Amino acid sequence: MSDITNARGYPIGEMSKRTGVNIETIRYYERINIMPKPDRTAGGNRQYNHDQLKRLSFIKTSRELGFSIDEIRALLEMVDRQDFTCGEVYGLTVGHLASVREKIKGLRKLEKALVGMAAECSQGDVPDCPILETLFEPR
Amino acid sequence: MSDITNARGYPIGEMSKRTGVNIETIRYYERINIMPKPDRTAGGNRQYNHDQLKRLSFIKTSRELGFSIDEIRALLEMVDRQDFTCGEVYGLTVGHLASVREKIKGLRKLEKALVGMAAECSQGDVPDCPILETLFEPR
DNA sequence: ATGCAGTCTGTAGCCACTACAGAAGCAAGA
DNA sequence: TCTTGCTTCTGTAGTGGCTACAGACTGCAT
Repeated sequence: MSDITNARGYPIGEMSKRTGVNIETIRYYERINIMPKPDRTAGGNRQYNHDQLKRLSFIKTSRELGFSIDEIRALLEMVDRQDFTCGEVYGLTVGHLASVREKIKGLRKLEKALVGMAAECSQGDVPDCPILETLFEPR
Repeated sequence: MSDITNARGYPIGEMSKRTGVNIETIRYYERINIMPKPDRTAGGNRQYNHDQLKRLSFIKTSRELGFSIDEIRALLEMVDRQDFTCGEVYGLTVGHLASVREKIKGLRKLEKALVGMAAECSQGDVPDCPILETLFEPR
């Protein structure tokens, strides 16, 4: 019965279920200091509170948006110190957006090249292949 | 003067210059068995031949096209055994193309989300930020 | 009391490199 | 021949962001 409330704290498995972050990853986040060291039970098991749950889902969302751990660390530091401006956060976000766009550009080029190569291929059973020939061409 | 010919063989630095593959990476490729162990000079320095140069540039081109080392290993094994069909190579290429397209799709989604977040931001000096609010939202 | 799921620490592995340290090789000029 | 200075050598460890163990312990329900 007894549903878990923040009075009792969340064990690590509950944190994992609620955020979708792997247990091992949560401990990893603690080790690299983007999650705080939580309270422990008498026996030594981690007990998280609601703020820590929010923090973990912030990290999760940010990771899904492709922010690096260092970028997230920067965001969290601003939050922790409360001395950020919206402009700073905007800068970080727009910088990240630019790098996402770069990646898309690169992948599109790549897609084009692969499509071109595949188009020339007869798919036949003969051991003679324009794809391999392309790959063997210098430059 | 004396330009390097395949009679003499290429030292590793020459291989690096010609293919654009980092020296350390060339040795790494040898260690993981996608490049063969080359001849050595009396003193123990590597001496590559022209075939090995071609192979390395094949690897380089394939990496630039985003093939994983394991995919390249598969391609090279086919080439080495000469028992490949064009259809097999085509399959590998098209499979890779599909994964590239998946990546592009993911990144586009991400781009959209970032643009949406950034658009709501005033960029002002006030410590109140819709981007952070979005990141803190559950789910 | 017992059983079993959950959690603990610590370490090693993943991919594809990259970056050293410290020693040795090599080619050209004096 | 010797020196100078670049290149190469081996071996190991680090990168990012986790993931996967092993082997021991905790916690909770029956």
